[in-house]
Amino acid sequence: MTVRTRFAPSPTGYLHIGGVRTALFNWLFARSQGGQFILRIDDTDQQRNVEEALAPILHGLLWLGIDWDEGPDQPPSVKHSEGRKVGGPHMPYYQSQRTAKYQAAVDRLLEIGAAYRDYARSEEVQAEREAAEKAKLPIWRYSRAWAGDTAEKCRQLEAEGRTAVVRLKMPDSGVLVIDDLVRGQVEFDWAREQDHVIQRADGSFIYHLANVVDDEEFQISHVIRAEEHLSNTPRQIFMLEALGYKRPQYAHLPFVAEPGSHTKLSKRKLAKYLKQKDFANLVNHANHIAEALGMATTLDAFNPVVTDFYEQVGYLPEALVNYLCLLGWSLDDHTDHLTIDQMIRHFTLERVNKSAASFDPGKLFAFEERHMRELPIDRKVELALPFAVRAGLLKKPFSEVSAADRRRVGQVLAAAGDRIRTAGDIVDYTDFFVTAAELPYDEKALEKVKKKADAILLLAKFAPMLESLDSEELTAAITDALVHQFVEAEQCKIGDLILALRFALTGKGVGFGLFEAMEILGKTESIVRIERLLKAVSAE
RNA sequence: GGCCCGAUCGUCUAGAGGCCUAGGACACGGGCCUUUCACGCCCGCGACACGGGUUCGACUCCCGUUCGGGUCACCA
Repeated sequence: MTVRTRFAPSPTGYLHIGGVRTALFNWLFARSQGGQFILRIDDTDQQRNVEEALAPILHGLLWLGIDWDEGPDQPPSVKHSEGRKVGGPHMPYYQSQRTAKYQAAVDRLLEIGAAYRDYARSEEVQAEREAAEKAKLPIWRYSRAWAGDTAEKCRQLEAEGRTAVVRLKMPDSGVLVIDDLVRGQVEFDWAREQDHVIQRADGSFIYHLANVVDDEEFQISHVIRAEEHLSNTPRQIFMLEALGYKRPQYAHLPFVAEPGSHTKLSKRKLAKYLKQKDFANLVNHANHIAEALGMATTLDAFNPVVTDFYEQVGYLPEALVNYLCLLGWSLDDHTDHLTIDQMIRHFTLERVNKSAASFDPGKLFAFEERHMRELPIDRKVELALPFAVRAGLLKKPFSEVSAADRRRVGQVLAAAGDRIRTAGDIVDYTDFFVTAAELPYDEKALEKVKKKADAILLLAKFAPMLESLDSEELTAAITDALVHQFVEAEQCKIGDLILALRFALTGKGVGFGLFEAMEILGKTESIVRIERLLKAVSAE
C-alpha cells in the first residue's frame, strides 16, 4: 500500500507553530515511507481572499522545506519555487471547488438512509438540548421532530417557510473501536454521538463531510492530525463506512501546548507568554533585529507563535524543523541534533508521544544557535547579506552588492563566529560598515574608558607604533605580536590596552577578538579611529 | 456536566517488570579556559502526581483518586 498523508490548512493568513508540527509529521511520515504528501485547502467556510490568506501558509511550509507532491501551486513569492505548478491527479485541491463531489456524497447518504433532511430551526434544537441539560439527562439526542422523512412532510415543513439542513442519522447502539497509531485503542459509544449537520441550509458543506470525501478521493492512507479531532472521528467513520469507503489509519497527535502549561498554544495569548523569561528573551532579540530593519513589531504582526516571525529574523529553517520534530517525538535517549535526512530516515509514528508538549522558546533558540554554529561561512554570508542590506549596513541596494562587500560581511561573520545566532544578528556589527566619524560610541563603555587615564595614554603611544608598520594589511597574527611587544616594552597590563583599543575601534566595550577587528578594519582605518577617540577625550 | 485523552526533573524527553541509588538535552547555579563578550569543557541542582492491587520484584501492568487537557456548532 502506498502511504499518502495530507495536511489541510484553512486559509487563515498565517502558519501556526502547532500547524507546522502537524504538517511536519505528515510530511516526515510520507517521506520516510516513500509515499506522497498532499496539501489540501480547507476553505469550505471561507469568504473571499483565499489566495491572500493562503499565501503565508504555503510560503511558510516551503521555507521550512515541507513540500507537497500534490496540491495547490506554489506561490511565486517563495524563493526557489518561482510559482511552480503542482496540481495532481485529483485536482482541484481546494474544497471550495469540490462541491459537486460533496453534493453527490450527501445525496448518496440521503438515499441509503444514513442521513436525513431536517427542518428544525437552530433555536428549536437548541431548546431541546437545554431542556435535556436542565433535566440532567445522561444522554441527549435530537428528537428528529422536524425530520422530513416523507416527501409530504417535507412539503408541509417547507410551506411553513422552513429550509432544511442535512443531518447524519447516527446509530443508536454499539461501540466504535478506533485503532489509533499513537493512542492505541479508543472506544466510543455510538449512542452518544449526535445527528451532526453535514450540509447547511444554504447548501454549503460542513468540514467533516468534505474531509471524508476528500480523504477517500485522494486515497489518503494515514490521517495524521491534532488530538482535538479525536472526538470528531466517530462521525467521520460513520459517514465513510456508510459511503463504502476504506477506513484510513488514524494517528492523533498531542497538541503543542503553551510554555509551562498543557493548554493549547494560541497566537492570541502572546502577551501572557511574554511574562516568561525565555519567551521574552526570544522576542526581545527578534525585536532588536526587526527594529534595525525598520519593521513593525506589533504583537499581532510579529508573533513567535507564527512561523513567519522566525523567517523574518533570519532563523535557520532546519533549526526550527529540528526543534519541532522533537516536540512530541524522539529517536532515542540521546539524539537531539538531526538533519532532515536523518529525521526522514528514522521517523516513525510509534515513537510519537501521547501527551501534549509545551513549546519552549529557550530550547528552540538553543537549536538555532547550534545549527547556525555548524553552518559553513559561505552559507552564513548568503543568509546574512540581505539583512545587512536591509539594515543599511552596506548603504546600497542588494543588486549593487560587490564582491568586496561580500568579503567584508564574510570577515565580520567569521570573526563574530558563535555570536551570530540568527542571520539577522549581522545588524549588531554596523561598526565595521561605517566611517570613523560615524562610529557611534556606547555611553557606558565610554565612561569606563575615560576613567582609565593611563589606558588612554597607552593608546596614544600605541598609535605611532601601529603607524610604523610597513603593510596596510593587518593580520590577526601581526597585531597580536605587536600588542604583546608593546605591552612588554611598556610593562603595562594587556587588559588595559585592549579595553581602550576595542573601544576606539568599535565604540563598544564588548565584542569579538580585538585582533580580528583590527584585521577587518586595516591599518589606516584603525589609526583614524584611535585618533578620533584621543581627540574626543582630550577635548573634554 | 457527559464522553474521550493524558500524567517521569522548571521544560523537551529516555524508560515496553529486574539494566534505574531513573539516562540525555534546554534552562539554572558554581568552576575552568580567556584581552571583553560568546563558544567550549568540568561539576552541581533537579522528576517517576497520589492510593490500592498483581508480582520474588513496578517508573513500567491493573483499578481508583487527583490534577491537566480535548470535545460536545448550520467553525475548521
